[in-house]
Amino acid sequence: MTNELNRKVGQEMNKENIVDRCDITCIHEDRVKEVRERMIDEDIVRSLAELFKTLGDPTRVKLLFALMNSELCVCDLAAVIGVSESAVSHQLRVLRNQKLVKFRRDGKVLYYSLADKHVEKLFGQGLEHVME
Amino acid sequence: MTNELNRKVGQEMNKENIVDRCDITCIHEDRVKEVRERMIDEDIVRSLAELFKTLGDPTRVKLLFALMNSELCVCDLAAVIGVSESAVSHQLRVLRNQKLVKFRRDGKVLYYSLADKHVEKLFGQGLEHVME
DNA sequence: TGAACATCTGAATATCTGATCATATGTCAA
DNA sequence: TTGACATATGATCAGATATTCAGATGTTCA
Repeated sequence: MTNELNRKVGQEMNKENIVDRCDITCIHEDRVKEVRERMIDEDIVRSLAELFKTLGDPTRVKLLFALMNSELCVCDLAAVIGVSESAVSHQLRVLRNQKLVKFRRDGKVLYYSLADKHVEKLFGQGLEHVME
Repeated sequence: MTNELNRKVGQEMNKENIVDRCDITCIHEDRVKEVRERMIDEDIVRSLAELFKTLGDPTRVKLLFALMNSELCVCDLAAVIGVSESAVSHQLRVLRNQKLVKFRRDGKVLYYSLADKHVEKLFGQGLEHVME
């Protein structure tokens, strides 16, 4: 079932993070208990959500997609996707914080590129879902 | 490079969607032009961003993760992740709109489950990035 | 050094989003 | 049909977010 994921999450699952709310009546107590024990750790949930949220903006999607072809500097990126350089810079910081892009400096120009191959894989998976 | 993605995007790329902004000075005109021509279509960008945005919320991540183990009804889900049933219902609608979950009715109880295997793959990819 | 340039940053603003509450819908069972 | 129950929905509001503008860094080159 979710063996693949469970392997990745491993020991980090944690059932304590979810507060007991006595006012909620569930129908299948046994199943709820079991699912709750397998529940992913709160920190991982947060990281995962933040990653996806970062990918969840048209400007950033375009930035990342543009960087799949070649490394580009800030003003090039601005020209490619048609927004101000300031806006690009702001969004690049967001992408940097999530370690989705990296950059190298050449003189006064910063060349941005994808940090790793994860983005392409994520986009690939996302497109598969979107396009069917 | 991005052959894999380009195959998927196919003919749907579109360079017209991005407005020409004459006030932006780019450094590498040739490269900008090329990247721009390969640029992903605006509609696909939007769909992709919306998909990721949907995945970019802790509550929804928990809902989807919970559903990886077994199908669950609304009140079970509420109990599992510790939020109100109303909140769960609202978020399930968001997930439904993105075709990430489906449901079947059994009497007055609605059993939700994952719509397909994409979520697990996306989570797997996301976790790979987050956990390194 | 100082002007020119590429990029970054902070504040302000308009928009969006998620949780909550109250209420509505729809189903079952008596 | 009526009441009980599971779920859905609409309005509201506080908090988050993206863009813009103005100004600050930091780098190059004369």
